[in-house]
Amino acid sequence: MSDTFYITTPIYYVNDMPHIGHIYTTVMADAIARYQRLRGRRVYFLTGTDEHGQKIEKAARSQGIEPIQLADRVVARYHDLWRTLGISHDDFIRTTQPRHQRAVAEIIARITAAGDISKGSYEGWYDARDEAFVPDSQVRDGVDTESGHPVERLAEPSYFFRLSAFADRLLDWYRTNPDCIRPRSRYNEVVRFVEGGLKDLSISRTSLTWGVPYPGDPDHVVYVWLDALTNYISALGFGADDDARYRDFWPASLHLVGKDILRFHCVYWPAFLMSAGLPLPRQVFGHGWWLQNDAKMSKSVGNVVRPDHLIHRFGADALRYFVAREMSFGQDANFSDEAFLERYNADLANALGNTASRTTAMTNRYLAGVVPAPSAEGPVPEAAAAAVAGYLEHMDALEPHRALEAAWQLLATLNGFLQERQPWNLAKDGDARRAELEAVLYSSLEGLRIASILIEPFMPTIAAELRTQLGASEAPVNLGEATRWGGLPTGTRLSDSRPLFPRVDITAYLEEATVETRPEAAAASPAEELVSIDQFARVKLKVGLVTEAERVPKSKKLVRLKVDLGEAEPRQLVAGIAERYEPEALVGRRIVVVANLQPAKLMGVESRGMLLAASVDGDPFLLSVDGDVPPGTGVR
RNA sequence: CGCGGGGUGGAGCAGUCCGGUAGCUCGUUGGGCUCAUAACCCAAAGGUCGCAGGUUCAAAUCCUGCCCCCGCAACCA
Repeated sequence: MSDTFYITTPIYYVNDMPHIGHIYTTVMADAIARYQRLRGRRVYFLTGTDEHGQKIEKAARSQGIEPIQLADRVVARYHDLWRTLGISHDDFIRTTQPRHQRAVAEIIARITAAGDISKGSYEGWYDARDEAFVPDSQVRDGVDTESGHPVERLAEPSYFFRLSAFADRLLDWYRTNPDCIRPRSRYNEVVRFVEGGLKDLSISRTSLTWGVPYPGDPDHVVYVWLDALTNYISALGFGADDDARYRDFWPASLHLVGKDILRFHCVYWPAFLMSAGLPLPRQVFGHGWWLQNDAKMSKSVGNVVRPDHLIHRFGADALRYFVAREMSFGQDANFSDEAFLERYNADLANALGNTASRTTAMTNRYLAGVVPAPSAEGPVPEAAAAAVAGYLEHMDALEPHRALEAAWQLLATLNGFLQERQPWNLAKDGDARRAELEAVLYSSLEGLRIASILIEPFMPTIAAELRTQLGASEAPVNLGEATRWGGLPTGTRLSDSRPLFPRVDITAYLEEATVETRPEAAAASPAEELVSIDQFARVKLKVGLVTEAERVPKSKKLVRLKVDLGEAEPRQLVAGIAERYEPEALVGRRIVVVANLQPAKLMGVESRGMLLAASVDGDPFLLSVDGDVPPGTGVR
């Protein structure tokens, strides 16, 4: 096994403030990096930011600053957050750094030399006002759904990477390295995708300027994926005069990514590397997503708690533990404050904190706070060895949630052991059972010390705090040695202990959080843009009588309506209400319609107006009219 | 046949790749303990592992078909 371990997170786009997804990837990468260091590997842990592209350029312009200034601001936020969370990265790459630009130029030179780049033209939807291409998925009826600007079909010159030529080589790579993509379900997904054939990939743009200049062609900048993915080698000094680190650490041991960008890491990136004649990463792991807690519940209860609140209130280690333990690595999971608080109380306050507390309290009271002579009493030494073995197995298999479960088994054994041997009764018997008392407490203290080593990668601060309380303040260097039984130094005095994780009253906390959350929500509304009465008058609202209604074939929620608006012909509208309303029940109803809305086509059916409905979490509730007013009556 | 994820005691989830006593946390009930953060320990109740077939000595796990739920996309004008 290699003695080096190179682990990366994706580089995060500076258009976005950090959120739970970024936190999750980075915390897990950190835990794995810390674990590998404790296993004696030379680790290089990289994270960073992706700073190029149209969105950044545009956002900066709208704020009246340079793109790099915008990037600097967001990068500062990331640095703060990673410091708060105790992230131990060795490097932070920014795609605007010269070392990155150099590496991009070098990899393009190699791919060009290999004959895998050709010049062609890229065709897509172009927004003339923003001077940018808009993704196909974002265009509807000739309009960019995000900006509302009209778009047109346009072609621009572009360099293309011959991705189509790499399908077979990629499939070979997958087949001969079945662990190169994990978990298994994601591996299958990627293989199926590649088996479906690959298209050549546009790797440059002339329509934007905020990017890495394309080598030898000043009209072009390098387009997103080739730019972004190359960060993994540019950070190591690829293409630099001194590339010692690159030679040491490449290929990466693990690219940790969210499942949404798995394809780019498992298809584009290895293809680029193959073309450039560079080694391929050993493994790409696509983890799942944190889903929001059930929207209805959180809104009505007002108990949405953001990660920064949790960090502030419960500490970074508690959040680190929660995300690592709660999510089966690779699966999706729900992020809710209830789940967090339950785990906090059960695992951290009770199982870990309270066990430490009772053990140190007894040592302080019965043994004057001095660590007794070593012994190996009861089931604890065996349980510790089993916990370590299970922990190692699961950590190596990238199952951190199960590794933590194994560690917690040790805590359960400790509690059972204390219950069984009852040191508080041994102490009552004085000298007669002094030796047994000491043996029981030594085993308990030592069991806790070993637990502190196992939690170290996940909760470095608390692990150190716990060891300090046990009188074993030395930081572990090697996990194998540190978890050997008998490492607790005899004769040391325990330091004063305080609860590692004070128990939380969940009900009270949620109420308190509600109070904190609500004023923010209230304060947000006055900031909403006000419209003048004239602006409002431009929207023509009319009463309409539904004369016909039928389901749009094959649609899930579209209904096609004919509505009498007092005009010569009934209007045809399409409305997304079929999930709550049967079309037949709509005929004869009086509804309110926006009469002067631009026509649009939905699933090929033209809609000339919009009916009004209250929207409760996306469910429509039609507005109706109180009385039989004639169709076409104006509404204001 | 759009892409993907999921259906396991009341709730939330492991376990499924590599078949072999169905496990964890929370909750419930009863008992115990009193060192500890109303914590800790023991016991109990509670499961047709979505449905139907198949393979097998043996299926939550493998194969086939189907049903349902959730994301994304399309269809909220």
